[in-house]
Amino acid sequence: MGLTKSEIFTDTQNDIASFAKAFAHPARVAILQQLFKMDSCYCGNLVDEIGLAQPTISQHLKELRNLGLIKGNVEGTSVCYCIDKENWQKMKEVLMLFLDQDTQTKDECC
Amino acid sequence: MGLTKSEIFTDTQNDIASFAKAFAHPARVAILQQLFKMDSCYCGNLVDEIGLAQPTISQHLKELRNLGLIKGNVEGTSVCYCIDKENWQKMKEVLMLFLDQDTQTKDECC
DNA sequence: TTATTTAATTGCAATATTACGATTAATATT
DNA sequence: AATATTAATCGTAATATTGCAATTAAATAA
Repeated sequence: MGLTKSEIFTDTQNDIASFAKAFAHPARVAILQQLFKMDSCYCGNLVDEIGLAQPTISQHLKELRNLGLIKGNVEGTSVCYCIDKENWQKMKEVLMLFLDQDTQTKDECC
Repeated sequence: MGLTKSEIFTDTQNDIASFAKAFAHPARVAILQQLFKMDSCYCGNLVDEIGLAQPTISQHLKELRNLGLIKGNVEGTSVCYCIDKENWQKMKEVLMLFLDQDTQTKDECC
């Protein structure tokens, strides 16, 4: 079918999945790393750095923007992108809690 | 095209994306949470707990197994699944390093 | 006004993912 | 041996994702 039955899962489970989906493609990982590394974070820079076409990068940026992980600032014909630190922190809290489950449990069952 | 150009990305970027993909579906998030919560982690329990068909759960389990995050132990006709703590820890290190990037950088550019 | 530059959008092709019915495989039970 | 139980696999349908050429939109420069 190809359609996730999101209604049978909790909000938290869907949130974790949504955030994880942001990192589930190496291009988006690369984009985020660049945004953390660079001071100048123009869209064109990302196209140059990462070897993908401009529409492809633009599409990935849109997904990250929709999730709230980045924000874009229009400067003339250019757009300067950067990490939305506040939302990044929120996302981190949700994911960390999930990743840290192993510290709160005893030993293996099998 | 629908085909990720993994060859243009670094191993780390591809690793992060692969791990994130494991959590990029609420069913797999739910499975992992159950495995952490339960002592008895039989495949049938997961089918009952999560409202998806047995082949669907089996398929999700396979993906988690291929990534090394869980391991299954055959007990008669049943299979007992549990978290592979060692690999979970390794995965955590990779993802944490990525998520913690915000602590290592200065303020926003825009 | 007419380029030029930069990035978003549209349209489309190809591959990936999700889900499940039907079947199969393997073990246990009668 | 025949049946029951449990989970994997196969096949298939439907939706999602990835990628890019072509185009559009918006602002700047000539």
